[in-house]
Amino acid sequence: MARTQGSHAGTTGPKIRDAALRLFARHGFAAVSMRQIAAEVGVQAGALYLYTPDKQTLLFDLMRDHLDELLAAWHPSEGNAAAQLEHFVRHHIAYHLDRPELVFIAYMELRNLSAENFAVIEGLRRDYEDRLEAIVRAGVEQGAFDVPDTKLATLAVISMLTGVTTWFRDDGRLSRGDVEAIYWDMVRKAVACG
Amino acid sequence: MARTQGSHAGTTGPKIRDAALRLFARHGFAAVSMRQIAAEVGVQAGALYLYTPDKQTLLFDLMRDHLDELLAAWHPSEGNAAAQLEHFVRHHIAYHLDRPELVFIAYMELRNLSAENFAVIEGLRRDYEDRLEAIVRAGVEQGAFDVPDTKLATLAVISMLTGVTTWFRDDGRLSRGDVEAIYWDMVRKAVACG
DNA sequence: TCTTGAATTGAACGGGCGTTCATATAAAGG
DNA sequence: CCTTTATATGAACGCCCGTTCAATTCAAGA
Repeated sequence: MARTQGSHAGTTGPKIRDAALRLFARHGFAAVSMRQIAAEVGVQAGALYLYTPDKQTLLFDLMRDHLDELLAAWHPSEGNAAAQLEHFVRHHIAYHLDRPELVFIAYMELRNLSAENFAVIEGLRRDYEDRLEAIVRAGVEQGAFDVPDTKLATLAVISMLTGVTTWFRDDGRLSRGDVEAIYWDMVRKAVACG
Repeated sequence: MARTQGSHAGTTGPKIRDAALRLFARHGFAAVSMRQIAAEVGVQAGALYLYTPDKQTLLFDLMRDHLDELLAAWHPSEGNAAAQLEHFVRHHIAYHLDRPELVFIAYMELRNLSAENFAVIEGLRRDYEDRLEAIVRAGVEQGAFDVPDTKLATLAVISMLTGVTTWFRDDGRLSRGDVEAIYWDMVRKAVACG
């Protein structure tokens, strides 16, 4: 049986993922070595291979789990299209500001994935975009919104919202709530009629 | 004197920059070796050092020249705030769609710059953002626009516009002109009064 | 034709890379 | 207490890295 007391069993795995997340986000996947990750965890490089088959899978697992959790964390709200869109906007900002490193990695390290792994991640991202597009399209059909193209409106809103993670600081001029409100105001107007 | 006929004089430098641009954009700065760049140019790795002091300067020069040209290429237009904003939106999209690799690098490889080089690039980017913010602020002061925060509106618009380079394809559903018009419509509404 | 010197080669430098594996350690189960 | 087995070590594998530099090539100027 696995050791469960007085040993590192059950803790090394998560520590490796945490260290990899932090280092990949700061320096980039290609610039970080397995030895650096191991040093951060306090272990030798060989030990990493008890927890991941190789370096790329370590990256892929971080991305996939991030997107899985993102999809699992969001549930469509009750209410009209505007209320649903506001919920999406606020949730997207709040969720991403809590995980800036995962967001960074999931958007920047796609090219370091194999073709199969890339396809998986792209599929999950598409699922997420589709949820937003469904809200936008419903709003348009109900006459609540008016956008020139629902697909482009979706991509534009997601780009806009995700950009927040590149500049937001908790000790900055605006609180998270302020930023949510400001972005919701701009999104609301961008998809409004007229 | 430099050889000007029957030799590669005057052509190797640009070829190195072209190859570096293409490879950095495709695989990332850290994942590309000087030997790969040299092979793409048809030269040995040592020859690269006749044209750049080191690998990072090669990256920095690409970024700095890109932003210098971006700043030099845009001139404020005549007309009211809305006309100036439309000009900015269309110019940003058109200019960036012509240089997707430079855009990608300038946004993704910042962490591979030394502190001094990073400061230079950040300064140039700030200059560019300031030009958009000046338009937005003028529009607000004239009563043509109404945004909750001019700085955030600026960042939101730039994120939104730059995102186009990640998905646009020339053989896709929409032409560049279509995309410009659609994004201008959304930006126009996002900053509009009401 | 000969000299000059910019352009380029190719080998070398020290070091780090991802990954493997025989071996050691130590907690859990009997 | 003794066996089992998950956990971890540390050395080794072959390979590639950024960069340097003495030697070579060859077009241009005299």
